[in-house]
Amino acid sequence: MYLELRHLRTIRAIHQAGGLARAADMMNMTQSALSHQVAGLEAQVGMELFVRRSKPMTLSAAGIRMLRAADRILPEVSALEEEFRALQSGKTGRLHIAIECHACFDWLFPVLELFRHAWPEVDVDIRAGLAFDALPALNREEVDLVISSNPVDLPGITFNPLFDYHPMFVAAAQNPLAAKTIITAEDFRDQTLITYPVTRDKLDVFTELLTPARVEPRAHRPVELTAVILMLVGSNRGVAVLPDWVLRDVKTNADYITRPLGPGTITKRLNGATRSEDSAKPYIAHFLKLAR
Amino acid sequence: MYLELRHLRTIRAIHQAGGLARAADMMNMTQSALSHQVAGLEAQVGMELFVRRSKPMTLSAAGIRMLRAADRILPEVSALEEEFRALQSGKTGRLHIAIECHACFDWLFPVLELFRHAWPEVDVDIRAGLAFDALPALNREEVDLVISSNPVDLPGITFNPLFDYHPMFVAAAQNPLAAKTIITAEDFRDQTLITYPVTRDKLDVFTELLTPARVEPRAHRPVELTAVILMLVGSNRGVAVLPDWVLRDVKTNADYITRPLGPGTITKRLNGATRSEDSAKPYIAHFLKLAR
DNA sequence: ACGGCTTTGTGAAACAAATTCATAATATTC
DNA sequence: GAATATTATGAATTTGTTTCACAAAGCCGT
Repeated sequence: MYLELRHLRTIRAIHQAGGLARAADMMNMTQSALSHQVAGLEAQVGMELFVRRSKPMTLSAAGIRMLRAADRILPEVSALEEEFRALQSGKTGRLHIAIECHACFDWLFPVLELFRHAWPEVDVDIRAGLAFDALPALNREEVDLVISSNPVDLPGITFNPLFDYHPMFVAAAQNPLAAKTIITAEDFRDQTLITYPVTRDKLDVFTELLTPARVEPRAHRPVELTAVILMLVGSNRGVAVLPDWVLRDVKTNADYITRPLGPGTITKRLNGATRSEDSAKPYIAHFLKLAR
Repeated sequence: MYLELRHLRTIRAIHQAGGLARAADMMNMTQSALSHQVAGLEAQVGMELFVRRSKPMTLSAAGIRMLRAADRILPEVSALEEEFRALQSGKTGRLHIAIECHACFDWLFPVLELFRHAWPEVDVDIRAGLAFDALPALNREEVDLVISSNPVDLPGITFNPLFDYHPMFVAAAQNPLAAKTIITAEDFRDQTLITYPVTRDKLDVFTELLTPARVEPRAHRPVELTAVILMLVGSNRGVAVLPDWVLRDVKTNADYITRPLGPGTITKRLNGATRSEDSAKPYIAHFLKLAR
């Protein structure tokens, strides 16, 4: 037995129209086509679905059972079709975000709150802790947006600039380095450096400062959460380098000092990487505007 | 957009099989056919359902949405197909019974209880109070069995004999007719006759006795329920004629007297009328056996 | 990086299925 | 019982699906 939706639609139409001829009209086909189709369906299920003894043909007991099923199934199919119409028009979609930069939680959450209200139909999610490289996941369509500060040239991937930031040094007020106005690579030699638990090529301190200068801090301690990093720094258990926006609150706190890194000003740019074909989608574009 | 189950089955198969080629095997068709079909489906919904950048092709975000729908819809279709296989094998079906004879409730209920346990899948119902003639409803497939004592020759209808019964006269013990051993038509002339509220041609008293003898009772009172009829008879507000099986309990009750009708013994036969093609169905046959 | 393997896409041809046309058969109605 | 309405049937047509043969492209091991 090989049912198709066509059959269910036919059963329902004949019932609604109260006869085969009217149903054929309703479905924009000839009465003959429907007659053939019904005959074929009845052969499939091996029994009569309609009572033909009276003239406008009506459903038999078996036909009524099939109608019940059609009334359950067809609305679901309509919903699916409606869903895809919405997908096509761009009113709905998926925005699964991968963040390479740990500190991005801080600004991302408020942005997502705004976004959620503007696009309630879009399926939003954040995937942190990606062990793997996030950018290839874009191509595999496992995620739809990657927050990244290292634009690389990949085919089919567009890096949409969001905003610039400066990696800033932060230490306890009682730390000897508080005396300096600019922190250089050498200053880290006798410090415990606290960072997020990711590889060095994803940490601005290393890529922009320590690795080029071939300087190794005295110790390196990985810590998961921003709040914990600041706590440890505050009690002078180590120093850290964090994006300036994270340190906005800390700047006015007497327990901490924040200093620019040097010698030259280090500026980094955050990007929202998307599949190139996606960056025009209305909800993606709107998210990028919100993030800026 | 015109979805068919074929499309949902394909989406699911490709996902399950983990690739188009394996899915084609699974569905007993060529890889090429599936490729064409997917291309057609994607054109229909106006977007890519699969990610082709990596080689065993995988579902895109939109494809995943369609898969979710398929996982909801296809099991329902399978259930429907299963239902029809059961219908065909005769393990399930519909048994909607119309009773022309009011008193039949008495024996029908216990029989249906037995039946329900033997055929739990069959959809059982009783339609009493049919204003219209029940037998034509058989042909319209509004009901599947009619309990009737008046077999008529109708094309496509089979009358299956159930059992014989005798219409019996019942009255209060203090009724003057208690003195007689056999009740004849003339005896009704000065009695109030209590019957079910149906036309005279469905009442044994009239068809078998009063109408042939052209006798009219003093009064005729229609009453719906058997228990109420017996109550009224017990308080000598009238007399009644009921099938013998209804009077089994009353026979041993000192308040009532029951008498055969005469002069000759009147015997009637109850039939279970079905559509001829149905009487072979296993559950119908079993019901008839139970009723006998 | 290269060839072999696997997987998917493409176009023409073959095939199958659905639909139409024309008309017959069958109920229903007045 | 004629007129009307409804459904069935068969051949022809159209449409859609599947196959075949091969091309293109990604994957994998050396």
